[in-house]
Amino acid sequence: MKVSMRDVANHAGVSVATVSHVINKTRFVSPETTARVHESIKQLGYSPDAIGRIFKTGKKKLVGFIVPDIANPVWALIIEVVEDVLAEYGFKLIIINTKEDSSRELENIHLLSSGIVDGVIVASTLVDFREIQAVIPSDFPIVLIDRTLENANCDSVMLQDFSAIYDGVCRMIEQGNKKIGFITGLMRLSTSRERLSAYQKAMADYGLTVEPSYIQYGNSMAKSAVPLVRNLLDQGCSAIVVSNNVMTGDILQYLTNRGLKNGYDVMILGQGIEGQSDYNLHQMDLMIQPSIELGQLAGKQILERLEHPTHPIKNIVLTSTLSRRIL
Amino acid sequence: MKVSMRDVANHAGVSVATVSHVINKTRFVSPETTARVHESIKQLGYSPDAIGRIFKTGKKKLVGFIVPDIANPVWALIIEVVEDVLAEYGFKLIIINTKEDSSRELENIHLLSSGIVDGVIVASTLVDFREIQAVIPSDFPIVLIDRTLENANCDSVMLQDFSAIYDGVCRMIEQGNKKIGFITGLMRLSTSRERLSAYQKAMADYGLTVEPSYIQYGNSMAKSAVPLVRNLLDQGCSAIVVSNNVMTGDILQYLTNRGLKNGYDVMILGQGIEGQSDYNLHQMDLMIQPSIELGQLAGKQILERLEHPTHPIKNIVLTSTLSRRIL
DNA sequence: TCATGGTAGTTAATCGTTTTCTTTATTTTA
DNA sequence: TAAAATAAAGAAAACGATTAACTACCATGA
Repeated sequence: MKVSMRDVANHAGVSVATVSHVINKTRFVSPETTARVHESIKQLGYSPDAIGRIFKTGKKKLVGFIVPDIANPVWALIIEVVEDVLAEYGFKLIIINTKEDSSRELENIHLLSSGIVDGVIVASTLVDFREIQAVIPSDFPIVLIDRTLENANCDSVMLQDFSAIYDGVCRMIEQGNKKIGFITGLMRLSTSRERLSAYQKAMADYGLTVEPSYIQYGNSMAKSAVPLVRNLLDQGCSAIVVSNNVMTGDILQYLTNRGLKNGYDVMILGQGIEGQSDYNLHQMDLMIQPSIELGQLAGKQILERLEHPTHPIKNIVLTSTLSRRIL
Repeated sequence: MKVSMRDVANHAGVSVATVSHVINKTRFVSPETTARVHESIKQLGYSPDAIGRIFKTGKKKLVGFIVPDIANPVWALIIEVVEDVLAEYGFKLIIINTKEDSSRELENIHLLSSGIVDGVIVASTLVDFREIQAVIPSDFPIVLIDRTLENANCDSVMLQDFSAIYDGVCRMIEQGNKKIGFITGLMRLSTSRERLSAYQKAMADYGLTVEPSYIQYGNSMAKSAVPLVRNLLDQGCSAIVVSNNVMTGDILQYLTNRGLKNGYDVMILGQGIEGQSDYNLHQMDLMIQPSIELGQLAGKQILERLEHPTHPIKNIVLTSTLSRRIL
């Protein structure tokens, strides 16, 4: 059924070694023999078995990317960036979508790390790095992206959202908003917690009280963030901070539908996506993450780690910016 | 460095066979031996090498999904659906993003088909199936999704958009539109051609002429479809058919920015995504593809093909619907 | 006592490549 | 012309797991 190198060798009347060398051009083989081998390859329809090769060489030129939510455009963007970086070096990217499900993440990290890929980039939905460590070989190359974990001792490329959110909230306050609501992301994620604390600090710095009900716990995987906004509006909030891009889009749409104009009836500080103009029409303040650079650095970092397994660990932090509407 | 089954066997003072049987529970091993083996596994930090196993057994429980554009939400949706179907049967999904690039597609199909996965689902950006056939083993399981290819002789799950577009255009005409523009997708794709011909047939059936300039050639990967709409509007088109969802979103946003109200100033027939409400606010006619069912059927089909390699080829066609605004 | 059967484990072949070490044939050199 | 050098290709051992075939041991019953 399946044709192997052995079959080709027999057919061409040479040894498997010669066939291998012809295929990989790894030593001189006379033109006649080469031709004969190629002819046999074509006739038999042979194509080398990647698994056999990987098994022998251990070299895969394959990187895994564990993504929490492929349907979120910001991840789609980062995937593309990472792909481009890897492609430059002849590496391919395998994408795994975890849907923010911890066990799915661990299962897949385990699978990939057990020989399928050379290394992985992980946007983790976990809390503690040791959960990952428990399922991978001790020296397996891994780069965390976007979200930190407790006890992480591996390369990472992170985002610092604190100051962007902080500045944004200050601006809201300075424009007279007192009741400011906050819609969180998944609270187990470092990013969500950082953003919340920026909001809390800004409020505290201006001496404003944060009623517990001002904080609405959401997550980007939920069907809708609308009930959360509605709740905040009902409480009389005049401004709302939204912790991630998916919910931002959801909420803006809700406001439009309800006939509320952002910036007049209510003020929203949300999260935008680099290079995307969808939100232009709302003329609003947005926190913009340097996603492109994030992806580029993560791609470069995993390659560097593969190249130099023993180099010291590198932790990179990028800073998000507040893009301001002129009003 | 890397610890293999052999090391575990030595450490535990048993044979590799016994270790294998302990790990896979593939036959009875005495409790004491089992314990000793487990102890050694823990002490040495052993974890079985997936490649070694795959190499030997040939069983991977891995399916590849070649997607043209991961940033397009409709593909993200389909990916999730396919994942769910496969997960039910213990299969995992590896996603490859081709960005509508033919050579990327072929490279990756070749890679995956050469032993990495059991089979692939492909939303191809190619024209002729023989291009694929040239890079895969003759009996490699493959399911085409969404887009047909010439000379395709493999399973497929396709969409029939013709009638939805046709009906939509007829409706536009019946409402008095005479100059109707059409913005195409990538013309090498079967889907784009089908949609264009539906438009042309509707126009012809009503005796309306289609100026060549009414047809603007776009593609979902382009930065923007705005110049194309602008061109059509400048020509005095009162209605425009948009061939895919990405451009539809792009164009609606442009119209909003420009202060044009869809349905009053100009009439757009675009493509929507199942279960997504983004377009509700525009209250417009939309062609809606049964993407969820599409994904489910593709997932089931590849599994069935893996189970029964010799069953006859199956070609499924689903029909898109025209979702109508009440006006 | 010895065939019988069951139990717990070992041996060794195997999957498809790569690659090191040899071998054989041919040419060059002294 | 024999020895040395070179050229071309072959033989065989890995890589890490699975698994069919086999062995050693012990208990049982006639």
